[in-house]
Amino acid sequence: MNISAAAGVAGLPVKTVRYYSDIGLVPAPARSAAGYRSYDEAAVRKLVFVRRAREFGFSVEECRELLGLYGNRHRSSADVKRIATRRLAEIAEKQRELQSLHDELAHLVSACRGDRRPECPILDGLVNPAPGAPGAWRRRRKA
Amino acid sequence: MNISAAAGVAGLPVKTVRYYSDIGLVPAPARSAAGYRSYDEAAVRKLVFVRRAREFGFSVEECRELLGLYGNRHRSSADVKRIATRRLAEIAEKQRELQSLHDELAHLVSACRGDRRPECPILDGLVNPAPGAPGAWRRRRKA
DNA sequence: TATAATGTTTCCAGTTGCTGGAAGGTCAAG
DNA sequence: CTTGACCTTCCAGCAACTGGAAACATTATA
Repeated sequence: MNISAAAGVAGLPVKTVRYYSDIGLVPAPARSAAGYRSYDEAAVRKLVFVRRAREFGFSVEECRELLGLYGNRHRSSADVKRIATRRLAEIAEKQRELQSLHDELAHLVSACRGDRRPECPILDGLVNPAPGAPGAWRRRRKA
Repeated sequence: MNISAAAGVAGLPVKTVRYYSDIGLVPAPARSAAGYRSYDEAAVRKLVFVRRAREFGFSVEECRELLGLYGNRHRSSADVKRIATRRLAEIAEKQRELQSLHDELAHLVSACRGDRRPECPILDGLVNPAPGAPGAWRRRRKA
């Protein structure tokens, strides 16, 4: 299987498949006499695995870790669960953030007449944060 | 006001403040005799504006656009509302994505015993997408 | 007043996860 | 034999910063 066939089956762009072996996320595939990459079923399965894991928002490094567990007969499901649970918490956190963002922005948008006049509660709201608005309390940050 | 004071008030890292004038997002500040950047109230207000807009998820380019409207006496609130409404739709879309991600991952996590044995529905679910799961239908993509 | 600590400047490089493009080799069809 | 679709490598760039080096300025302390 040449790279474009493998990429097609895995649902990834060819460039990305090449990239994944460049960075050693998936093992370097066999090469044909002319130097073409050649993918077998196991290799394609790993590509699918990575695509799915990336869609779930796992970082490439997390994918590397998961892929290591994926191919490990002596893995414990606890190891996997730990990683997935952490990711789940991140997702939940992001959801909360998005929710408060959405609420505040929706409030500003609904307060704006959206006509040809210059008065605009959205701009006002951006420069004068409402109490409790994101960033209204913080004076410094590092991370 | 030196850069660190301005950054402190605006709630931004010093590096970021410098970066914002490097890319021309905020106007180049005045300089002291020794070449130190000097920020007045108006400049700080713009920094706050940008920080808040970034926190709302507006891209730097959108911030540029909003900042142009912010300083424009002849702006129409409709222009602002258009940008903010688009952003609001993006937030809502992201929320939907996160929700389905969360649901599927939570399902996999809850199905995993998380013990010392290798059987793991999470890994299985990553390589064998459930019907209707993200990516189960797509064979190609570009954007 | 000397010196040390902190603040500021510029510039360059690295981050994450790809994506685009150029220059060139390969392969199957017509 | 040529065309066109593949494939290869390498290099550059995207967003939006962040880190660090080298050098100058200001300020605090001894």
